[in-house]
Amino acid sequence: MRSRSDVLETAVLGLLNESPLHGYELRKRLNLVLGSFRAFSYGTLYPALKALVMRGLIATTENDPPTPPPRKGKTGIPGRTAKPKPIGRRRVVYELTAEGKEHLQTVLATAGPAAWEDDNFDVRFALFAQTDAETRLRVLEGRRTRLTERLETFRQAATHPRSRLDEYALELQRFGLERAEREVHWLDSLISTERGRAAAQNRPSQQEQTKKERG
Amino acid sequence: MRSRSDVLETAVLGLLNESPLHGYELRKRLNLVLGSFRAFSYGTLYPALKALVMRGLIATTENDPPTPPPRKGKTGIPGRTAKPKPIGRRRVVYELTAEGKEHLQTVLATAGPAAWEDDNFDVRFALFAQTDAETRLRVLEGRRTRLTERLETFRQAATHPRSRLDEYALELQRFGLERAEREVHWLDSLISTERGRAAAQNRPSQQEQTKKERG
DNA sequence: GTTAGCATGTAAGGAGTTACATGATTTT
DNA sequence: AAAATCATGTAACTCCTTACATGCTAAC
Repeated sequence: MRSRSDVLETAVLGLLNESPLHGYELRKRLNLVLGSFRAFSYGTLYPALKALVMRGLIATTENDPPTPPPRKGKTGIPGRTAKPKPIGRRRVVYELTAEGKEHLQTVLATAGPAAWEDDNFDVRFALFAQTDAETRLRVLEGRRTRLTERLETFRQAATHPRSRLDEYALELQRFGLERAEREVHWLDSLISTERGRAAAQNRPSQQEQTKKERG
Repeated sequence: MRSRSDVLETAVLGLLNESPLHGYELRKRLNLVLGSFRAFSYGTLYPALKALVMRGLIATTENDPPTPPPRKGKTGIPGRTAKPKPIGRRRVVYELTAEGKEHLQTVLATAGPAAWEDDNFDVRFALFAQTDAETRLRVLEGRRTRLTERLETFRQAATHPRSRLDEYALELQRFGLERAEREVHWLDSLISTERGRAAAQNRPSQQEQTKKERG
């Protein structure tokens, strides 16, 4: 039983499933994809990669040709250079093993609290392109339920004020509530989009099919 | 030099400055005031209180009369009860020391990155009622600058896409940007409110003052 | 009388950061 | 020649959570 917060693990496996990468590049992609929500340092990433290798989910491919990039200008004096081309410095490229792919599929197929709690939702969403439509829908709905529950709790705390909050604390609260409400709206629109897709997929009946054939 | 993330410390001092409290109650208030942004467990709070006591910033007032609450019904058979009223269980009440008050004032008077970075901003804002107007304004402005900087970086990453993001990763990014933009708007309205107040305070000229005297 | 909530604490450990250490390559 | 950026890693430390341990008090 893994600890519920495998954010980094899932993110790494997800990105490596798109294409093999070395650590440095992986980190940049990670922090781009997870965006403003989360950022990891090398001190976190490298040990995590090590652990994944030890668990057999990813493997290293040492020193691939480090892409002698299509240079402009003097592309590298041809002939007589002495050194036997020591081009490219050490780079450890990681890719998924078969086991890793399998594990990732299992993770991406689960639609439980582990998928929609605060910590994990962002990563799971970022990897939706690799997730099947039904799971996407269930994760979105789970997240929505979770958020509305929380909104309910907070609204009750606001109407039943067991201890008065001052002006600024209240404003902070109000802003937090509004933010959560916006996320619910966002989820609503995503959910309806997904439902539309699911419907279109389940009903590629006469018309659709003939259209496709003609197109 | 304290580590930059004294969120809990600041929050505790701020709440205790409003009124002395015992740990259990303190935690509830903490998680109410910091709202959806942050929540602390007892395993965090109690050791932190211990540390603050050791640093001389707060002091314990053992076993104050534990508020025999105004009961309905049989309020407690009067006369002949044997036990010498062992009412009220152990409760450790904390309050600020003079040193603690001083320290809090110093903290609340600083308007640097430590006040407006993600981690700290919420707490500092929640304690704005105890912060002077000028500092409030500078903290809000600092936060605003910080956020717009970040927005700039992200927008550039979006227009200069060094690596294509798929549909869902893009949508996540878009949502994150929108959220940050909303926070900027929120800050704008807060800033203009604060400026209004500062102006009103700097110019409590004839009319204002006579009003006050009459009120 | 037993469940739920009040109340205080400790121990172990997870998750991540910062700072350090090292060095190659590219750009200015 | 210097500065920036690429690239990989480790060690120490911080912050916080979970799970445990304990016991009171109120309500049903």
